[in-house]
Amino acid sequence: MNAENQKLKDMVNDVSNNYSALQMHLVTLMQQHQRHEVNNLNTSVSSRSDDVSKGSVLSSKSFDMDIQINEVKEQEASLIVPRQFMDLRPSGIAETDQEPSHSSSEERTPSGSPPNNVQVTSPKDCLKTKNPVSQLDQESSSFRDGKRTGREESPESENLGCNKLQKMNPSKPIDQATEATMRKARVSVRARSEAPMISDGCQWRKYGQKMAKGNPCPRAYYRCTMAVGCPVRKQVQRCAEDRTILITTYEGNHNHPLPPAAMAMASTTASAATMLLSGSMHSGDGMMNPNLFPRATLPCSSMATISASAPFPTVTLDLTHSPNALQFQRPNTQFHVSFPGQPQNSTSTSATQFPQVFGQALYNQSKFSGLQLSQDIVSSSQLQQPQQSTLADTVSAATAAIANDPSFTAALAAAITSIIGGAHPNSSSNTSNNNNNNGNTANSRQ
DNA sequence: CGTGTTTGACCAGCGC
DNA sequence: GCGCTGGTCAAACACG
Repeated sequence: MNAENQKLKDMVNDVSNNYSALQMHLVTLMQQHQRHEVNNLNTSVSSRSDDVSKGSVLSSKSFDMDIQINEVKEQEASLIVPRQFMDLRPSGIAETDQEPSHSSSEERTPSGSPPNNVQVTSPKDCLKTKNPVSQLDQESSSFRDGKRTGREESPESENLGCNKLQKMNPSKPIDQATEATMRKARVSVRARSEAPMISDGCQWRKYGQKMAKGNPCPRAYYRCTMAVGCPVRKQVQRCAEDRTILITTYEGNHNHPLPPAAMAMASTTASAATMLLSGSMHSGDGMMNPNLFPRATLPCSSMATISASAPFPTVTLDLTHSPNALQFQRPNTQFHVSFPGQPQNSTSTSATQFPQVFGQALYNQSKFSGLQLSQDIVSSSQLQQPQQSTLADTVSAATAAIANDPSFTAALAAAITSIIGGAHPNSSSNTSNNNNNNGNTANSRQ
């Protein structure tokens, strides 16, 4: 990967160098063209000046020519500058407008000698510090921040300019604080299921069980065991009022790669926690971001609530009051989906329904968020061929489609969570507790 | 024997 | 300070 990274950097450097050379050539050509035009104007003016006897007229003509030349230069500059903003190479060409030759020689300098990091403070200087990959790295790493992957995992990076400055900045404590807060944020799912625990693709180890106050059912504590030191934990407890309702509360973000089935939950907790925290910083009461969860007005209004009044800010997705119109029929395919919590399927969602329900829930969730991409995403979820392996593709497609729409991201997260609440009992990665009741049913369905 | 569960003990936070 | 509660630990135990 390092070698490939270096190759890519070299390629980008070559491209940027070629671009600089081309731009220099273009500037030279335009200047030559300019001089040519000025010469023509000079000759015409001089020829016309012969007809004018007064020298003051000649001087005024020359003044007009100077204005024309300046205008041409300005037009030239206006032609060049916008192109520079489209340049992938973040080198400070904007500064090269006045001294193109100087800057191009600078840009051709290989990235062997890193600049003084202390002096790299402004974004402009950051761009000036060359190395086209640095900004791309910056952008990609910040994009990856959502998943918290590999932001600091590139010590081999030679982008000592901006990236290193970022690392030198006191942003790490902020990240740690954010992570600590994210650790506090929780995503709670209420779903009807007779299984002892819903399956979410991860491996869990039970580390405790307590009798909670006011609930005759014990609360079980689970810890993610897919990687050593994974901070993700979850609590499973049955509702005191209705013991068919299973309440699963997730907390934290995984620090390891996840199987496709678990990606959904991971993205859910991360997105929901991010969404929650982004709103909870400014609101201490119950509902936040009413545009995102218009609880009382939309078809899936019973799905999600957000609470910051609890000791930990919590996103609660209540799937036990699913609306009646959850049968999703496409025009050409007689498609029927049982949704978790639906009366005729009040126990659990079968494994083969998993991706279907994902599409269903995503459709509903996006619809209830007033978003338009839902049909495309649902169409991409291979509703007609329910295979669990399509979930990752669906998530990828949906994630890519909604990358620029945070509200839709939240809707996707909630949709995924609603799937997880479906408690499909076929997963072998569950704890051994899940092998008792519905194992036969799960196998036959498989 | 390794892995996971059970369960009582322990600790910290909070309210009175 | 005391008691309650939620969360975690770890030794004992069960199981394949």
